Amino acid sequence: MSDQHPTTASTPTTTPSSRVPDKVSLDGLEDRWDAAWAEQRTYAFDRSRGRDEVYSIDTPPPTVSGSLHVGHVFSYTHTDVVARFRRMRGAEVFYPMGWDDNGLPTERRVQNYYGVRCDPSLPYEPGFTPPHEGGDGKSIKAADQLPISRRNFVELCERLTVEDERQFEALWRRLGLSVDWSHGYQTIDARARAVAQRAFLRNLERGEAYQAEAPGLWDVTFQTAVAQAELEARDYPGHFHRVAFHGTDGPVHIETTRPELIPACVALIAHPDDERYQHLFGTTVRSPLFDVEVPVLAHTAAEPDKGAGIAMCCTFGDLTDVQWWRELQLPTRSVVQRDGRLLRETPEWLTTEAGRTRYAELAGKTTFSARAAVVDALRESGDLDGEPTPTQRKANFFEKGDKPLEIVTSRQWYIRNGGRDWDGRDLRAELLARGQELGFHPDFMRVRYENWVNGLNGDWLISRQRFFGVSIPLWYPVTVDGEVDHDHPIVPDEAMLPVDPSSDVPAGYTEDQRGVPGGFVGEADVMDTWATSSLTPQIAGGWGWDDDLFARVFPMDLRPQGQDIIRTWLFSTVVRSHLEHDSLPWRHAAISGWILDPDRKKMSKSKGNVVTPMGLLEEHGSDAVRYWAASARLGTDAAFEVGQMKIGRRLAIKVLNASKFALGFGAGDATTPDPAAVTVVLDRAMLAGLADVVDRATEALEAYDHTRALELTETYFWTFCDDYLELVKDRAYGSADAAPSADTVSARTALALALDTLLRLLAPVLPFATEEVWSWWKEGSVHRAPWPEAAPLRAAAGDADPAHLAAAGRALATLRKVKSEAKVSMRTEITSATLAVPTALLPLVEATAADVRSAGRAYDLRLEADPSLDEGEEQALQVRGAELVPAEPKPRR
RNA sequence: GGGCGAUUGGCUCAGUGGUAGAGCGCCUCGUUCACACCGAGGAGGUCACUGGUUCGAACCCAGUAUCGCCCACCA
Repeated sequence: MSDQHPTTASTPTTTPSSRVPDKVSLDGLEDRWDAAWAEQRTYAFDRSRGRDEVYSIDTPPPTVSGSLHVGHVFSYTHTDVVARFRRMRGAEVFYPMGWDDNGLPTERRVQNYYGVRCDPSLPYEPGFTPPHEGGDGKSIKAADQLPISRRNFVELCERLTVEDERQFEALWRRLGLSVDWSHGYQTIDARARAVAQRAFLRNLERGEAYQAEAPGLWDVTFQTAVAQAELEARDYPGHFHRVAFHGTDGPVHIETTRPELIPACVALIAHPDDERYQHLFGTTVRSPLFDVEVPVLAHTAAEPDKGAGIAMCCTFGDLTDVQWWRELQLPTRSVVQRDGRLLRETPEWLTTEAGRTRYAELAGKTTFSARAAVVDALRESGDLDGEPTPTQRKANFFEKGDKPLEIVTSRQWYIRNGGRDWDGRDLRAELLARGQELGFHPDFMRVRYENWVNGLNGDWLISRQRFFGVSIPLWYPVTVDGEVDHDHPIVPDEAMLPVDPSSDVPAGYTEDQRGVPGGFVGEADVMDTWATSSLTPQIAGGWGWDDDLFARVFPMDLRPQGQDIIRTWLFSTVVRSHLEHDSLPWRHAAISGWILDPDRKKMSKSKGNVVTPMGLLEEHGSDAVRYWAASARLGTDAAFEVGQMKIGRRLAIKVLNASKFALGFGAGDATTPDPAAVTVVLDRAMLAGLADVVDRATEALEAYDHTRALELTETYFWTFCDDYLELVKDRAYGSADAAPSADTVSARTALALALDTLLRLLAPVLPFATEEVWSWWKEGSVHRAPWPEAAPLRAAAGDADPAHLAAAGRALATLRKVKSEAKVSMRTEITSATLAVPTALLPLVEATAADVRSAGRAYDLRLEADPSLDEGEEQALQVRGAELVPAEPKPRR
């Protein structure tokens, strides 16, 4: 091919242009460059840099027991674009990746994969081999699962997650995330456990963590307490039952969806202003079937227009019951146990023979079968007024559970989060102020934070009755009477962390004192997964074990995440940082939107429409998929659209081909292009326009608006290819015989400057294609090259107006249109024609006429101003009297 | 019930006060000496609706409708 660009044919074979391949392709770029970046440590974090030189990112650690989906690829690409931009802008980017392998999903997966379950009462068995390896993913019945110790169970969790994490890393590398893989962490690893325990102990010391025995939301399937943030309200079918309580003056009807709780009834409650019930306040009624005497009370939380206007208050049917129970000092008569079944013993508050007999029939039943039994009994006794009427109600569910939550009383640990009063300190206001301080992108996402904080109705429940998690690092003394003294927890020294209270022994005790009078017991509960996840800036930054690093990266610059976890992850992280460091955990939060199906529904596995990310990357190429992701603004839901990936692929291929073309002129041969060599007005106009693009794209990226930057750059790149390259190619080729003229050198120099700039502008979105081109003619990685600046381009452009390029482009398009309408090839020569130009445009076209004539193959084109064209809205140019070389007769197929 | 966002050509989306834009798709044509994973040209929209402010509204204000999401709602 070298005979097509003679000026480079005579140059030595080591010139950059000779490094351009004959045939370019995107295939294989991902593997090749991923390996090269790893080998050259292109994205390694230089920890000698100070905090003011660092840009640190608190990357969301994906849940490894799940699978990555298209939404992850989407949002992680947004983060990577920011990381690459900041790195090129000169910041030392701290961009670690963690894995969230803590918590229930992993536990469940291990149970099914290995056929085991955790029984914390069992001793550790060294060298344990699980009964199954690589279960088929289907649920194994609890009865068929082998019980093993907590430590064995945790070991299996760790074994399984290592394999998952390997696959996740492979995907991220393929996607081109510029992560420094030497700074990884797992939310269950020893350092993360130590950080989580240390932070908890400090919360405890400052009075921010406390325990309380209280009614709370409880999942009967997982048998664990659940926090407000983990709730999900779902539609749940039920029935209204109109039930008669027995008053002295006749029946009092209430309506309930949960008749099985009648034995737990402690009062009937109506609004104090409700005329219908005035005469009953202060009296008592007797419950149907169980014949328990309960008072009729007034409380403003009762709503006259709901149901019968008078409610049955049970311990506990819902959160309003809890409120009444607390504020009206009602007795506790719980019948629902932690396993979701009714008490097996007949409660002592059922005193009549008939009532006790009725209850015995319900004892041990699930709430569902107890309800059916109660309804039958009510119907039989005549206390059911009419038949139950179906209703759709909302019930609270644990987000991972499938049965409605019950409310049971238990001892739990809490961290203050502003949801409850705290000794005159207004933590809620402090956290709202932090929300104001944080830069949300887009800004309106702050409202979700504020809504959540304002809607909190309790402190953060962090204890969970599970096994695979970070232990609450406490023991309790056992009195000589054998009672566990929860009020005086035994605290480990921070140097001991992490500890497992079920196998480690507190200072001053020996293992044989475990569980015996005068000895100790370990806290059995683990912390909520968010109690660890809320500390990712501290975990990734090395808080407590690498404080030098921590000082260089904290508070971090950016938290990227989804809008769905503002109330959980973002908020809880702000809480921990505020309490521990009296600061925000990061300055900015970049919130990505959802990926939606073409039919505008959120993509979900159940719909069977999930595309595997790796398959997507393999099919379209990583740059193409990144382009699709980067085309969507932060906070905006985006359609899953293969078409957009194809456009991205086309752009990446165009980058390769246009670069190859420009470099083929010898544009890249000069080590340092001399801006002073750019003398032709068209070349200078192109650079002037590019300088504007650099300014505007930079401004957009600084404002976390990557789509705007991409759009600006992409649009200019296509103008560069379609118009500028076409206009200058004859001039850039130069003459085969002579040394390059000044005009030729001008074109080549401008091409070099433009290509250099455009590659750097596109590098954050298309890291593979741009790196490939960069390697043809530059040293080092484009991803470590400085972000382009407008000033050098303006210096080369002088006072040239970008309008020159626009005018020349329009003149060329007008000539093309003539050929298109004449249905001839674009290569057809226009032997004679006049181009009529609006008056204002004439000087611009004249100044670029040589390139226009050349590119349009209209070597004798005459130019004239035509004032009549000035009037039109389009300011259209017109070709008049065109004579074309007759087209060759086309052979019919 | 409260809140947030969206509604622009067939599709996906830009455009935040000054005469409607892009890409895809479509139509017509061309082309293989950067690029068939191609190029050129063209058609196509009363900017959801109703009022208002303004010389002028896709854009600002008020209201309505539809869609999505968050929160509250278990009698």
